[in-house]
Amino acid sequence: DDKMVLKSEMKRSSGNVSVCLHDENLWRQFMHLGTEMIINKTGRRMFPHVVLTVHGLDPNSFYSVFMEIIPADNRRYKYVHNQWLPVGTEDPGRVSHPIIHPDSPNSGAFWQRNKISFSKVRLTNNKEWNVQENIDGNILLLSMHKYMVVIKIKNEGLTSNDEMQFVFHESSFFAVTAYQNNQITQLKIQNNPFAKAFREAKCSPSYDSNN
Amino acid sequence: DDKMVLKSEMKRSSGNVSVCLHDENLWRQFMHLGTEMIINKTGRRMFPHVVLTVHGLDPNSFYSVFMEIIPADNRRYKYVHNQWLPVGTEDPGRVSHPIIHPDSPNSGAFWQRNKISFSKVRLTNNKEWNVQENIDGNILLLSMHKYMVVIKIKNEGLTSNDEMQFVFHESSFFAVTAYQNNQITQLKIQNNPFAKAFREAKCSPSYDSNN
DNA sequence: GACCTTCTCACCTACGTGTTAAGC
DNA sequence: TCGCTTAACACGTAGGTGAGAAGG
Repeated sequence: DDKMVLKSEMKRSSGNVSVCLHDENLWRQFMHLGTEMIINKTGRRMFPHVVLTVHGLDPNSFYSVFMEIIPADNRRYKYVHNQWLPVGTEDPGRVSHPIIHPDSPNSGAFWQRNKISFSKVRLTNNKEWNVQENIDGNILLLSMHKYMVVIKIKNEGLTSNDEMQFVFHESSFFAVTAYQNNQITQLKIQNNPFAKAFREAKCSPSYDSNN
Repeated sequence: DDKMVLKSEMKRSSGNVSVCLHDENLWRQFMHLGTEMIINKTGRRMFPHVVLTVHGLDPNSFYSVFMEIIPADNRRYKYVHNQWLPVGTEDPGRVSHPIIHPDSPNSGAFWQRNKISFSKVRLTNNKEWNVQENIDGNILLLSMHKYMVVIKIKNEGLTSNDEMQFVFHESSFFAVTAYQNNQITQLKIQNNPFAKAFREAKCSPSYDSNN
């Protein structure tokens, strides 16, 4: 079977093909605390962003690249006593569709020459907007459930029909409507330029200390 | 021959295929005054924008869409006494390359379903940047020369190899490094949201008059 | 009350404008 | 001087943040 799932590092490989998730250290910091991603009505971008580098494709073949947010397990979670605890099984209506990268389809040479960014994808809990989910790039998630990022690369050749799949366990996160763990909030503020507004107000322990 | 050039209205046709340039009235207003487009080192966007609607394509065939800025004539110009006057022939090094629309290639159905926008294309006089011109969407022009917009639609079918070409004479403009005709400046300010900063300061004849 | 969601807000980033003064 | 170009600038548009109050 030419469908493969490998799980070990930030760099995933399938045959000759490898996919590398950018900002590896940042992803790990978040994972270590239990990453949370905000979901809301209009859709919220992910942070850290999903940005990839690919190697090992045939430069002359054509591929489409997809991102999918899949369930990390079938549990529902609560955040109590500074911990995420599973409470029962997942809620019904948990569906996922892959998002096709807007540059698809394109040559292996193209995908390897450029960074592949899914940073504009938005996570939402709005079922209405999700009708055209895979068109406008919104992904419907359930709050208080755990997810992870999967990248799929499909060979669009007329004869071949293989699809490679790359699972990033370090990308696992809890979908939330408001941050639960304050350490996650602070890590977002420290690293996301758009959250700069809150950097000095909250995080300098002493205003006049060295740097 | 399946290569056609038709010149008459904002809506161009080639066989069954027609291309319509949006903001027709605005384009005409600018043309009437002698449109000017700023070019600079980092690249400046065009205003009005080049946005198109297409009809008459085969929904199931695949096409690539291109924009090209071609010389409107082979003269060099001066702006004197509130008029554009040709002075000698064009400077050397006047090359033009088509910009491929980033959604290319795509189905006729796709192109007809969506607006086709080239609004992010940047005009520049920087020869350094232009090395990758058709990749990053910068177009190299010579200042004080006259240009016009051409749209090309290429059928990417394996057997067919036809390319349709649509010339928009109403889009003709002078490339400049600074506006020459103050009426053009004012028309830009009045219609481009990004120039709103200058709307009240310059254009109300009397600050305390009605409205 | 406890838990989770929704909405508005101030405050940022990012970048598209013409203006203006200086450069050549 | 004159004609044209360059660079810094103020001031908009557009949109991404978490905070915090209000809602369910």
